[in-house]
Amino acid sequence: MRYWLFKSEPDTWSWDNQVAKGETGEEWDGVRNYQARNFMREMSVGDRGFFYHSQKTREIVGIVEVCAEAHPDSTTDDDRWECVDIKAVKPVPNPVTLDDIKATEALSDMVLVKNSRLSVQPVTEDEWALICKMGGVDGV
DNA sequence: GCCAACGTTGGC
DNA sequence: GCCAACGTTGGC
Repeated sequence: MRYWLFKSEPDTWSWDNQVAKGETGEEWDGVRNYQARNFMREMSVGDRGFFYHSQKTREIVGIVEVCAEAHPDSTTDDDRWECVDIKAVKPVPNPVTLDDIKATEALSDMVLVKNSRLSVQPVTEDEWALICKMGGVDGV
């Protein structure tokens, strides 16, 4: 099992939107970046990820699970772009903010800090465990 | 709302 | 194949 981070502007697609989709989940479409696409190709069903709100609030608000492996992005005819489906698993009771992450030495190498523009990112097992602890959520 | 950082595009 | 120009993203 691997861990990831999915970034979204809440004005476009928020955690609440994701929760509303329930067990069915939703395509993580609209990604037009090769690095992000390549990470999605590496994902397996059952992999977990953080759901991060960019821009205004800048915090990890929930945990999601990959429920379909990479497939063509239905929002474009361009066959270069693929996406996975993800479903909401549970909210993070104490959302972990970007400031919190930056203030934590053990998280200073996170992609979120180093390359804030990448919309789909890998998260290490250690980072996953620590952020879950900070957020007051059982990540298992 | 501004601006820096980054990725992509297209001309050469 | 290089590099300048451009568009987009996201933190501040």
